[in-house]
Amino acid sequence: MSRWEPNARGRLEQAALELYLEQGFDRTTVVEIAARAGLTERTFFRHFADKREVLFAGAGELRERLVGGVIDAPPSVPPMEAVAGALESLAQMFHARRDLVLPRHRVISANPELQERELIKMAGLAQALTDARRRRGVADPAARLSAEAAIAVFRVAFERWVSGPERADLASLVRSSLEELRGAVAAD
Amino acid sequence: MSRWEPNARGRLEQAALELYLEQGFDRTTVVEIAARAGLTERTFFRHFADKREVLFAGAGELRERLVGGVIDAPPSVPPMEAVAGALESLAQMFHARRDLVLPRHRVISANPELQERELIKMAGLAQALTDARRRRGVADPAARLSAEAAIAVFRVAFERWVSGPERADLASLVRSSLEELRGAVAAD
DNA sequence: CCCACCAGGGCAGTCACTGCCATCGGCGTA
DNA sequence: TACGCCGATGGCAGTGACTGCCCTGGTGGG
Repeated sequence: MSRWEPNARGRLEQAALELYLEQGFDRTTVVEIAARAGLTERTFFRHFADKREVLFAGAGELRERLVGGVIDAPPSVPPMEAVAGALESLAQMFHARRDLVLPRHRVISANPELQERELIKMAGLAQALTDARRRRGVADPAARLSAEAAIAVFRVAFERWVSGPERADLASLVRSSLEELRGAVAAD
Repeated sequence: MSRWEPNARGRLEQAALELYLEQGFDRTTVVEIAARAGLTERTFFRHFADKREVLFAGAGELRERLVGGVIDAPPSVPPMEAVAGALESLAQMFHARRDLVLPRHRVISANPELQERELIKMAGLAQALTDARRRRGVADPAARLSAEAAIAVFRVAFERWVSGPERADLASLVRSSLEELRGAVAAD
């Protein structure tokens, strides 16, 4: 039998989400989170850089999935189609974890500091997507711009998904948002 | 003669920018900033919500200019063209204040916390632009998406401007970035 | 001349975050 | 079996951002 309970990191993530939901982000102290996880404040900061980061542990996996979706697409698929496919792959991931994703989104949308962190994570996704598109042979300003546009599409679709009726499908919201963007951006 | 030197707020802004440039953002304390401005820490926090906000005092004016550019455009101008015009108006503003804009950008790009703040300010611009576009009769998901796209265009153009050769013109970089986006986003 | 009104100062307190050192089971190695 | 290193956690003191509360002293209107 080991000296400590396993999965300290996971316990911290769960405790934090619970407390942020119960009391709000800024009425929750790191000491409280650590205590609920059976740990100390010092240990919290060994696992997470700060009090916000504990809500963004899945960001790395998200990025891998997004980049993988673009890189692994067969070469016959046109670039923008590859991006659309990768976004839909993300959509499936979100749908599968809606029990985590939805409360987490409630917490974030209640707090500007958390929104800031969310935005920089999104920017990181856009950067990764830009690199992936470059490796698929897209030239530079276009790679960056379409990556940013893709992330915006996903964000808008996500918000429509969250605030809309229960039976909406995120993947098809992504599709239709992309079409909306194409229409809106075209020279009027 | 008044009890205090005038323009405390402006002095704080200048002192902060100088110190952030000299020592870096996180090696600078609020006490130092206030001291250089001939004030105290307590007064700093009466003018600015936090240590980052002091770099973003111009955000309100930026938003007004952007929104104004869209609202005031004659009705004959197609919506996306009005947005392009508003972005170019911002570009002129940036060019006129390049002596402030460029060092400020150096400070921000050296620090992730400041980048977070910058991103949420950009998101605020996108929100304001969305509202403005709605008032110009653009339907909802399209208004939001084209506003986000427009902000992305401006951001990319700005980075090209900053990192490119001295004689580049921001307004034309905005124009060409918008064209790039149109091409990249179109169904391939 | 008086007073309400600002803009700013002083001060103590909370909390996020860090550096440094201590602890002690597990596990490889002699 | 004994030794000793490693790795996850704890303890603790310190810094600095930010806040609430009260105080001060010119200024301008009545």
